Amino acid sequence: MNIHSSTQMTPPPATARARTAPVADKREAIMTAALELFVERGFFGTAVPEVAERAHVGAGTIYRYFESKEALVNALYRDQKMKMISALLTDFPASALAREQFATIWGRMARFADENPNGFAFCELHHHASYLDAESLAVEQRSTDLIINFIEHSQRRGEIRKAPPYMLIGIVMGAFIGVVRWAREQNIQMTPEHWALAQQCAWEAIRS
Amino acid sequence: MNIHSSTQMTPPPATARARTAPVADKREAIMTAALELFVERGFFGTAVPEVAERAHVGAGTIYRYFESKEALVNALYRDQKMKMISALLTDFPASALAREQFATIWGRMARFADENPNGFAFCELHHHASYLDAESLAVEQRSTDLIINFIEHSQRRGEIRKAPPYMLIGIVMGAFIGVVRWAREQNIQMTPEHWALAQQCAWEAIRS
Amino acid sequence: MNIHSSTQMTPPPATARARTAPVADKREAIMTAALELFVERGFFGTAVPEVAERAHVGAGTIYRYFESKEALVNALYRDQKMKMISALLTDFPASALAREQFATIWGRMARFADENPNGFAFCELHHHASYLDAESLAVEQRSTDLIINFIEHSQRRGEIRKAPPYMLIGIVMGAFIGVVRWAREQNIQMTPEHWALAQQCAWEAIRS
Amino acid sequence: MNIHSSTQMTPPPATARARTAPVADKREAIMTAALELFVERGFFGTAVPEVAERAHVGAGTIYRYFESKEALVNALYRDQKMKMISALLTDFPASALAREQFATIWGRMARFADENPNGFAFCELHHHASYLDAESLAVEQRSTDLIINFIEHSQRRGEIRKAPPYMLIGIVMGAFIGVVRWAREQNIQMTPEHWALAQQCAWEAIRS
DNA sequence: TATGAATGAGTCTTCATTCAT
DNA sequence: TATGAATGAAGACTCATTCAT
Repeated sequence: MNIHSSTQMTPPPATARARTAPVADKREAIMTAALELFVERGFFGTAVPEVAERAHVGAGTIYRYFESKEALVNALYRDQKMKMISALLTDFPASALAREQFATIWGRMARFADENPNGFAFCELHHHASYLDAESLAVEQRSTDLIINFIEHSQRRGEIRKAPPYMLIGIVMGAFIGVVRWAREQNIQMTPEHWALAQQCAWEAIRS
Repeated sequence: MNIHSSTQMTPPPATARARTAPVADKREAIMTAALELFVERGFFGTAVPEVAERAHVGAGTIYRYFESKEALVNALYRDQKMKMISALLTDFPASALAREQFATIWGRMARFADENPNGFAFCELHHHASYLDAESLAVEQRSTDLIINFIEHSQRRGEIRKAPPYMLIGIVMGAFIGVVRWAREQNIQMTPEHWALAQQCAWEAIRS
Repeated sequence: MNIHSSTQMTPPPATARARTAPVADKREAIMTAALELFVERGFFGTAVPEVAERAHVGAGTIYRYFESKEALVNALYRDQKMKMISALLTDFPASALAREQFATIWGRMARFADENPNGFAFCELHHHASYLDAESLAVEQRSTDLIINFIEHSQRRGEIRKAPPYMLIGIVMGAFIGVVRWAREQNIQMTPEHWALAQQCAWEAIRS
Repeated sequence: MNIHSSTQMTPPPATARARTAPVADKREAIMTAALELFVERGFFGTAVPEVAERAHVGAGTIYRYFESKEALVNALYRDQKMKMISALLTDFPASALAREQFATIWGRMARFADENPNGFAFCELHHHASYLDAESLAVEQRSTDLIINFIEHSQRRGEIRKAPPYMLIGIVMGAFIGVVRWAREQNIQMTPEHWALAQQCAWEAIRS
């Protein structure tokens, strides 16, 4: 076990990097393949050699980039969560009204879920408790804190109803996830109108 | 393979039952142990001998009551879903206003989740696609239909906002599940006040 | 392990025997059921509880009559071999010509195979080496010796060709078994004419 | 499941073969070990890990070469039967007299049984009904047809006695098998003289 | 560096045997 | 005496991981 973030394992030094990024591509290919398979069949239902095959690499190669299957799933989880956080934070309208901020958050999550359905499904539609490590849980916490901040701030301004912030997050995120799950199960493509309607519902749930 | 509902496999008749129900207790113990472990570690993350150990029975004994690990998880799922359906339906105020009906549904689900947290977590917090059989999915559908009926009926009466019923279910159930998950993760005991507050939020989300 | 013939295990003393032979019937039923199943599915392919079920007794009951599954199969083997020996020996025309004695032996084996097809198939069509004990092998030897005696005696009288007696036994018994197997596989009912024809062939093989 | 002859599963290409054939040797070692054990203890009496141990490979390795234990036994059976067919057919004296053809067949089978005693014992001394697949049974049929052809042809020429061909095959093959079994059980090494003698006996059994 | 053949620990499941009733 | 529920050792098979090439 590596002392620091053992699951990061940056690809072997790659003396002559660049050109066609031959090395990073492999890590990327592995993660993409793993993401697809974990969403399709779950963590335990996916065999490492299957990931290797879909990524067009040898089974042993995966272990040059990830210490273990568990390290791989954690790297994947953190990667997706970070992307979501980044999507939420970029140019956040810090001084806007709560209503507008809420619309921004919802819209960005919607865009993320639309553009990266596997990533969203992987992070939110599955239960990961048993194999996520402390670092992954910390990243999860960071993503939660973002919305907590928004809620607490808006509560102080009287724009969101008084209630335990964690409960409100549960309601809002739960509703969002519920909508996505509905669309998946009914095999429906979310339209901007669907998203707007759902957003309105969610806002009504928490507005003061 | 048993012709009828192979996963039921009632324990051997046990003609001379009585006293401490020595036979049914074993089936019960297995189901309880399995429920706990499936919630903790998921279906694939749980080994059958672990279930046996926690239930204080031999590994082989499980197969006297359930044809396979899959039959066990399906029996468990159906059992819990049926209990939830039954809790929802008993003396349902069929002619009340939507607001009151909603409060009834929410309150009964809350009670179910309070009294049977593992059962609820198992049914709603996990994903079950790959190993649930047709019968289990049918039971799931029945439980969904219950709420769909309520929503469509209330929409016709103008008491719930116009929106695809499945989306509203996603929002309401998602919010409910989000609240439960929040309480589990924060290790908070839901109070009647919490439930009432959450219910109010959820109602605002869908009222017309 | 019992010191003497552990596999015999005469039924429990049966203080009040007689009447409807309630005890011996059980041993008989077990052996009949086991014979059928061993022929159908082989020794390893047959589960003890299956034998119990077909014999209409409890699984534990079998162990009151036989020490183990292996003891059961040995008892069965010896039982059938003894029956065959007894069929061969009764009123054997000790002073007849070899040709007639051969016809007698062949005819009695044919009758045995016709009347007790499972018993014959069990003894001759299967390989039993790995689980037969010394006593069973001794009985097998006795049955072989019978025919050896006939062959050696007839050789001395010049009626059967000079050749190692064990080889001739191999040829005659092999031919007999080959005919029975042919009939089973082609699903043909052996007629007296078939038997006579086969007997003639076999006789030609060994006559001097 | 492989589409074509799943039991063939040629070992991974092994592009850089040569020298001591390091790859094919493993498949070979497994088949040899399995052949020995199946002869000693039967198919159901042999555990896969036992085969692995005797072949000096890991238990999992067997499954890289054979889809299942059943696939292994079928591959083995077909392999041996094909070898025997090939031995019988090579340069068969198609226009010779029946007597000479018979001697050829007998002699070649004798040679096969001498050189490959386990292979012969496996194919002929055991019963295989339950786990042989259609392809194996077809190969078995081909091998029977060879001799059937010989018999029918010779019957038409009046050189072999009139009798159901399948019965004659039973007699001849039974006699052959009986001789081999006799030699095995008496632990006798068959000499050319033994074979010639036995052949003479068998011929007398069927000649017209 | 990348590979994939090999491995053996661990999985689900069966079944011979025991023992409380 | 007879039972059959219970058991746990053993079986077939899978798969995360290693290591020789």
